[in-house]
Amino acid sequence: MSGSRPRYYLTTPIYYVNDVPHIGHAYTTLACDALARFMRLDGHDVRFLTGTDEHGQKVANSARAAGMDPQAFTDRVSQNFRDLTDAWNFSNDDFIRTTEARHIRSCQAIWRKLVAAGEIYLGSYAGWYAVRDEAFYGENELQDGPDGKKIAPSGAEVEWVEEPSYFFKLSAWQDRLLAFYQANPDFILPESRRNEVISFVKGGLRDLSVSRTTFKWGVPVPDDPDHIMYVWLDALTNYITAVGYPETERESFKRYWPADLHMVGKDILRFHAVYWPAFLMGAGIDPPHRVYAHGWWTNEGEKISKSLGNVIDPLELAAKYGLDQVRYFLLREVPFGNDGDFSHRAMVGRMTNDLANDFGNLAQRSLSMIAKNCGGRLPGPGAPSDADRALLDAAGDLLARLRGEYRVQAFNRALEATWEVIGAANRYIDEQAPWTLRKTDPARMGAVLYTVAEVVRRLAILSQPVMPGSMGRMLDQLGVPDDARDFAALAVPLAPGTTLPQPQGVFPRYVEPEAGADRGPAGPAPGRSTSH
RNA sequence: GGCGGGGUAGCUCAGCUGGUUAGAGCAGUGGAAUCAUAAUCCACGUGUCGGGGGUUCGAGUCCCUCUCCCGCUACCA
Repeated sequence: MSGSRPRYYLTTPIYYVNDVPHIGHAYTTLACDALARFMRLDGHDVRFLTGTDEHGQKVANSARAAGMDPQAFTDRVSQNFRDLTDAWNFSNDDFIRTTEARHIRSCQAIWRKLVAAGEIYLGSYAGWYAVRDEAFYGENELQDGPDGKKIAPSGAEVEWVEEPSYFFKLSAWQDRLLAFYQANPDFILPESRRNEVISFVKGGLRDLSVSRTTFKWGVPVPDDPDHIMYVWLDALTNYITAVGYPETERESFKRYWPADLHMVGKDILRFHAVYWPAFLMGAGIDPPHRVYAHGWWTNEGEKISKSLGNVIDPLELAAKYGLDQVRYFLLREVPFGNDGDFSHRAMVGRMTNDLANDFGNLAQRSLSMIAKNCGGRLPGPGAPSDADRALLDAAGDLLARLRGEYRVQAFNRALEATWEVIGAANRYIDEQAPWTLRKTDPARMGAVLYTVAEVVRRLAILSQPVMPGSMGRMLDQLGVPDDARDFAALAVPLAPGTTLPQPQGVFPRYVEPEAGADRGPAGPAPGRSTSH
């Protein structure tokens, strides 16, 4: 049954557990969730993966600081991300953790493949290392200290160290990667990011250190227990682990790989667009179809950072404005791919204008008239007039339009297109003036109200990917059964005569808290300490 | 420094391969309507399209130059 449906496999990055979930995590997963829901409603066999990245020295250190063993520690912090998944109504089909047995097995398998292919060799990694920062620095980042020592930007003293390390022969992949980008122009989106990646690769590639010996919290390198696999090879491999690697003959692997989309933040584009396809091709595995690098959010125009103390908590955000309102805002406010600014003013503007006034009120005004003037039963359409047909056609054409936009992750444009139809429906009501028809031509009034209800039905079905909860409630009020809410059901109009429940507003306006009771992530900052 | 992308109405931005009076949303002003969450609908912009020069019958849209902003320029994830 699922065999005949087109498949769609998409992933979020796995989130590093040494951090609590913030708006950036929520945003990435939200974009995937909307896309996953759209594809499911459109008849695709969707596989939507998210998860947590749990290895690395920082995690080991944090665990030690918390007096826990690393596994117990990651068990706990990984849960924060699962909680976000529930709180934001994300519909992922799987949640992978890099500490799971399936993943460790998968990493070691791809490692062996790369070794067998001659893509990995043992060398030594040398560089300026700051013990205090537990990090390497480039020569150009260093400054001369007082006694001839080199000093890192952080002020820490660095020393020249060498450690044995396995390397991936990335340097050999320059031409093949460039050819791959050329042959697959949509592999990296947005286009500006693609240019950056190509420019980077054209500048030449160096071999990549892919193992470490200085700490132990990672996937052991096969046949060399002194080494663990280093971050990116470990982390990126999750995308194939989750569909069954190394069992490449397994149904799930054959069905879902190569992935249709890796959604990532712009900060980790290179790893996904350069290293990952090279790793995969080196191991004889097809690279994914697309990597999309989205932008970042600022808070009230300010860069978000822990030190500024203006980190936005996704749970607080949803509690303050409503989950679907926030989901809508994030996907509507900026052209997807660009950076965006989260401001209270803009959020409330979208809530009020787009959701409460345009869409919510459209449903409410039409459903109220049906409740009051049609005995709470859906009237019949009658013979459609030109105006009826024009509006129904606009709503009917919307699916094709949205497919085009979702296909390229243009969520904002998809929503703009949806709101064009909402605007047309509001104009239609004003022009048809059913409140006048009530006295002069009740049958025509019924036809008008039916037409609006049918258009609202289509709008609600098509808006489910972004606002699943609210649209579910709107469809409830239209008497649409649960099994008639996918895109195939768009072609089956509302049944006249259906008894409808009492209408209730779906999108309340934002009410400012009483003065003095103000709180929340986007509120004015309390006095900031000036101590330094 | 190198490569790339930008500077268009108060704000956020559309404007593809050059061609009718440069557009949208928000904000603002006026009006209509009153079904609806005081929501909706209609009307209203004298914008040096960053500055200057050039190509062209014609440039926001091409070329040169100046200026300002942003991104990338590898092993913290």
